[in-house]
Amino acid sequence: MKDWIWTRERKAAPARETLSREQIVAAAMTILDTEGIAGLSMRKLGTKLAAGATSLYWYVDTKDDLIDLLIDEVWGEIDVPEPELAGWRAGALLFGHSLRSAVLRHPWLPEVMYTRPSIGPNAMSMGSRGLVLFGAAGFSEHEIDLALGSVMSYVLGTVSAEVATREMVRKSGRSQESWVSDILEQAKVVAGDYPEMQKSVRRRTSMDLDSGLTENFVFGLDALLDGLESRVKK
Amino acid sequence: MKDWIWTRERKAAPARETLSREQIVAAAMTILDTEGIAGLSMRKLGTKLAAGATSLYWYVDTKDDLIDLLIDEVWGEIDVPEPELAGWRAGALLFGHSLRSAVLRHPWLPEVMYTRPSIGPNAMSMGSRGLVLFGAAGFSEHEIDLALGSVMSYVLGTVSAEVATREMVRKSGRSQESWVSDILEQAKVVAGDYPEMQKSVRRRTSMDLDSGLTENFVFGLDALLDGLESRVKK
DNA sequence: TGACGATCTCGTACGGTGTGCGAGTCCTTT
DNA sequence: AAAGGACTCGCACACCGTACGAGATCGTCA
Repeated sequence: MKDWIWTRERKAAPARETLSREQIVAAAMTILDTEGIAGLSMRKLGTKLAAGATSLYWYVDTKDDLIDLLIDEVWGEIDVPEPELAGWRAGALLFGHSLRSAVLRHPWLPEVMYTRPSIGPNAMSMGSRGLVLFGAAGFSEHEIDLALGSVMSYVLGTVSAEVATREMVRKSGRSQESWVSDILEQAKVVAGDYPEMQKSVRRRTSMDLDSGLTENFVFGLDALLDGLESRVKK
Repeated sequence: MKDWIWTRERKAAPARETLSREQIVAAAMTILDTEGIAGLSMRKLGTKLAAGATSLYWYVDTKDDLIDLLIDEVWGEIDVPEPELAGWRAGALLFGHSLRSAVLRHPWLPEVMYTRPSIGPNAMSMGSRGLVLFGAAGFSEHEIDLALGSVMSYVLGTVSAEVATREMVRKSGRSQESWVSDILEQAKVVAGDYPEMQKSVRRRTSMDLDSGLTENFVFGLDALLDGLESRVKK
């Protein structure tokens, strides 16, 4: 059995000024947030910490392990309200928004999240609090798992798509408007024969990207919560 | 403006027996489906086609462009029923299942899907047919976009998570049961203090992975469609 | 004080990656 | 026969993750 990063601790206090896992994680996080996954290499991270690239391997077995730590760091930013505060429905809404904004702050997450299990301490804490929240809604035990999973999947799916378009704008290095109109022009060429698509595209261009994405998110989340609410056993 | 792959065509009939974009895409697809994204390199793909790696660059500008083609290929496998056949609700359910099973057939998709815009011809066709289907439900024009987007995000989010666990089992090279129990044992160590998590974990282990994942998918999709249905303007 | 072992750093090297470039080969058209 | 387009591909470059082992620095104990 592999020994996981989560259960490996520093043996004793460092003898002298050294690197630390926290330091490495923090530096890697700022690289990821500003340059994306493709911008993170061990050599670059080493340089940023004024250290040799391979020094990092004392604190982390592989780059993938480092990314596991970074992902769990994000889960740690999400807050899941206690059900006593405002009840399940409002709590779930808040949870959804918190999850969304965390991913928007760390847009590299969707690209890596689906390639590894999330079993770090923060993921566990978040999951546990989510179960408590959804448990208060009156679902059966089994439905608690299903409902929480649905909401998380919806939120992560929506925000992944959202982040994808935001990131593509950013990477293009151009203004939102100019990028959108470029893509849409292209889409028009390819989709000339699809009038519904053209109409939808025209609808979208007529509104602000930011507020459109937010509205999209809220609309679906509300609908999903409606559907879940009606499943609570009376 | 970048010239997109979608609008670049072969000028004339090939002079002699040559490679072709279709051939390359097909070979790359089987590599992706069997070995995943990490298994696809231009050199390996070249070898598979009995060609030099750099020969491929005649047909495709970059590896990313090739992946764009592959993604659009997947969108081409999804069928979106006409609303006349069974109405919106049944059609949306069918669409969801079709989307899910396509991703299950091509488990590499979530890892790359969120890094680029889907504006290929098949994506356009799928989107257009989706709009037609949801248009028949009685939504306002604006709500059509929102509702379709929500369903797609939910389905892709759910199936991405699903594929992630399935792939991790596969890559571990061990039996489903042994992998699951390993992960759960680890989770237990990390999450000792979270009784709700432990209970949830125990619930999950007591059931078949396959049917559990399917039930999860259907439960949330049904709830979402319920919520959407109640939003149709009367 | 001196020696030992643990902790930590890092230069070098290996085998991989995507792909730019330019030379070379084939086939059609004039 | 000559020209020119269509296509193939070997070489080279810069970059990647990381295994390995030599070295540096420390606390501890004889």
